[in-house]
Amino acid sequence: MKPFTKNVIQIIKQIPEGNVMTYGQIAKAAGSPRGARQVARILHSMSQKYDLPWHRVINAKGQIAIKDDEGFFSQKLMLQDEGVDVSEAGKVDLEVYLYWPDPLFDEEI
DNA sequence: TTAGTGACAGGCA
DNA sequence: CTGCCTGCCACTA
Repeated sequence: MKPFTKNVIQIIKQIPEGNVMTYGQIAKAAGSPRGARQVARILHSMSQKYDLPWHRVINAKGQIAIKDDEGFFSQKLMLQDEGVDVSEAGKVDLEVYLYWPDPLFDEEI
């Protein structure tokens, strides 16, 4: 397994309940700043085998980026079940629920 | 090998 | 805030 894939899996498993992360964030943290799409691919293919909280991963616009209606609804439902406020269109307030693993970010605000 | 595709991101209208 | 366009990179036909 590639180190990037391994890192992505590790990072996603660290997202606390009630929080979310964006694909770009994860890609950057995993060592590939331009690999957002690969993160999405990994989620799609590995989530079922590695028991990953894939529903806590959304796009940079704060919206559920799933095209399949069934998957879209599932993600929305699971997030709401964790206490995350999700709008009708599947939009999440990143200012409130975004999980930032780097502590330096807080000091720069 | 080239072309098309996608659970993305960032810039711009 | 939303929609469209371009850049990205791995995978598939």
